[in-house]
Amino acid sequence: MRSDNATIYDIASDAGVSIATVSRVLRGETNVSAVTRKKVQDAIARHNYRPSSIARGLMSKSTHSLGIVLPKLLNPHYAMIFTGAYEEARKMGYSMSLFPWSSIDTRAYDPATMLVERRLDGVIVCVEYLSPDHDEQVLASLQELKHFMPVVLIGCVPPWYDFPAVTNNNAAMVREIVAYLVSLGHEKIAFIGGVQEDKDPLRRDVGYEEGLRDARLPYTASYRVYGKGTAEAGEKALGDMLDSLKPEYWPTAVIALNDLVAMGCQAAARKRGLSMPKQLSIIGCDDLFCAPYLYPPLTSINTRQQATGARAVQLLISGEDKRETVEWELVERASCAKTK
Amino acid sequence: MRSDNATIYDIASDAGVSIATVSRVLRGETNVSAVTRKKVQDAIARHNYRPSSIARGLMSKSTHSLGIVLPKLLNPHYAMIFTGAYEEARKMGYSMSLFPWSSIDTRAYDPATMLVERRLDGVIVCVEYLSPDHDEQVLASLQELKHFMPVVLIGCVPPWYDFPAVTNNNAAMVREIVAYLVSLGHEKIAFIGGVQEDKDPLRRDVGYEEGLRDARLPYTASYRVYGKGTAEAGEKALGDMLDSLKPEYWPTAVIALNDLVAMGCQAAARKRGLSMPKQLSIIGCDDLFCAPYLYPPLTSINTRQQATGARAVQLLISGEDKRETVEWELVERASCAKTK
DNA sequence: TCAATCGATGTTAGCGCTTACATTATAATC
DNA sequence: GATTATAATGTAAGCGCTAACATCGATTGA
Repeated sequence: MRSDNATIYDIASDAGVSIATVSRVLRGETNVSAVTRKKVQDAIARHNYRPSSIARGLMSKSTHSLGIVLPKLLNPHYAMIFTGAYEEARKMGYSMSLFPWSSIDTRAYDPATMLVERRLDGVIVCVEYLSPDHDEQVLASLQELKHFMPVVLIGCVPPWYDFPAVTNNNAAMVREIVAYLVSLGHEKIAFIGGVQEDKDPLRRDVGYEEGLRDARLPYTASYRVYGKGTAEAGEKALGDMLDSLKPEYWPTAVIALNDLVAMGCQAAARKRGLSMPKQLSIIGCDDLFCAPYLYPPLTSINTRQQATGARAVQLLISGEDKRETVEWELVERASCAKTK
Repeated sequence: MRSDNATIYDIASDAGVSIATVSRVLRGETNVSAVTRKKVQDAIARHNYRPSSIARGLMSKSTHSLGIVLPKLLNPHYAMIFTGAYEEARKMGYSMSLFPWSSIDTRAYDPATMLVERRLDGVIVCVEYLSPDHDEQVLASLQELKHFMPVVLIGCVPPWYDFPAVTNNNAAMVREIVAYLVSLGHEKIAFIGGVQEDKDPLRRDVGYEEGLRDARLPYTASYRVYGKGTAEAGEKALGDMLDSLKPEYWPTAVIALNDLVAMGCQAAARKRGLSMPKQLSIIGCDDLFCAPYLYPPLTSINTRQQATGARAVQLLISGEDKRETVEWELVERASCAKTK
């Protein structure tokens, strides 16, 4: 009953048939007589035999495995995307390997190499805007990768990236957030964003400006800050803003790039004695698992990350070359309140 | 400059050498003349050639890829273990695939199958105690898996699991936590634990009882509850405890199985108007990224999960059949305070 | 009764590499 | 200059499968 690392030849000779017949029952072909099938299955069980997907892949040109590249798994946002993608892949009979972005990004190791050498059937890449330099470099890597295998993108993908993608319309989303805060009576609304860039019309920054315009609210430079998207960065960003402004100019609401940043903002506000949500409303984005447990429980945007991951896998496998936008949902909790 | 899916034969004929020579430069062998090496490298660059790890693996019997099986990535605890393991594997020249536990656990799919068919060079399994039934089933699966490839375990591994492992001595850890709380003056200390079980002497429950005994504190059944280890479960567990006890019997400190449970406990306490840490101290375990941003910032135990993952990879690759225990560190924040 | 048909099984040539071994070119030894 | 050691390169046999094709009875129809 234990494994002896049998090959298809061992099974064939043990069952008294040819390897082709063993291969047939392995792949579930129907043109094998019941009695032969039984003999083969018994031999397989006796040897605890498992066909090698390596040998299989060599011949069939398909590994039935996909890859997903993402910045870092420690950010639950990406863990959710991965989980959605993984489950979907599994349902479709594919396995899925994970490649943290850092490893694709180091120049010491050509980006495509690890993916290509493993002959994956396709790859999903979660893109993240870091800097203009970096952007061009990433785009070039992606183009190259596309020569080898189908690629589907996830995230805030600029329109000029010519790839199938599952994206968020971040601009529209933040625009809606501004409208929501305005409806609560806020007029001094700050925005703690990500890396500064000017090209992509879907980015969150754009939505912030549009939202203010919609509400005929002035744009105030000191209410807008760029950052790295981490909790530490959020804490520093809002802290600096508050410290540099007289209290009467303090914003009454802040829109955080994501929940991590929002967490940092809560810490900064608390450290300065602001009571929340009374004196300061904060809204995050991504609706991480910890959002309901923060204090005050964080109002956030659920961006359906698992569905996003799953849909990307579907596009990858079906080969549809299209770009889809996923819906989002405002999840109201206690961190945003009416002014006065 | 673009990929044409070249094989080693294409490179060989393009460079005017034999495939053996190409293979030699590919693998960095030294006994190739400089001029030949150059010719081959040029041909490789011209075709954008990447050797197939599939074909390579078939011959060399090693895929240079490892697997890691864990319950769920959405829990940042496991994301950290994965990250540590992944980075270490990469350093050692291995790739690493992730297998969420659920997929190895379903009977529809034989646990070993996916790992074995892919001919991984080894696998790390994060074990989690779920129930006596489940425990036996898991152990059986692991034994079987061990016939096919080296296995290293991570987590709270009972001593009778005969596997190399990187473990926490949870009993000692919780014992220290109790001592810490006692040193702050606490006498009514609750414990929101995981699934009930009796066999493993390293489990956290044991440490709780030992800690109380060390401090000559009585053991009170109503202060101890079992649960699922999620935030929701934690909220319900502490909520029920508080609701069923007269306020004068309320614990002044609670030890949560992990930070998720601790988050839930904070919510339950807050909902009942307890001020923290004044009226209730809470200590978690795992020191998740959000611990500093909870309110009050959560005192927790850093269990060095990344180091754990990395060490497991080292054991796996070196083949050392030993069991190691990792150190932990108490990270004091504001959620635990002196009584009075 | 014989050819045509068909279901069940076997034979064999790869898939793209690695590696043991054979071969040749070059240098070193007497 | 013949012999031998040494470095550089080539040849060919697999690794464990898949799949196209071949084979071989057993039916079937005329």
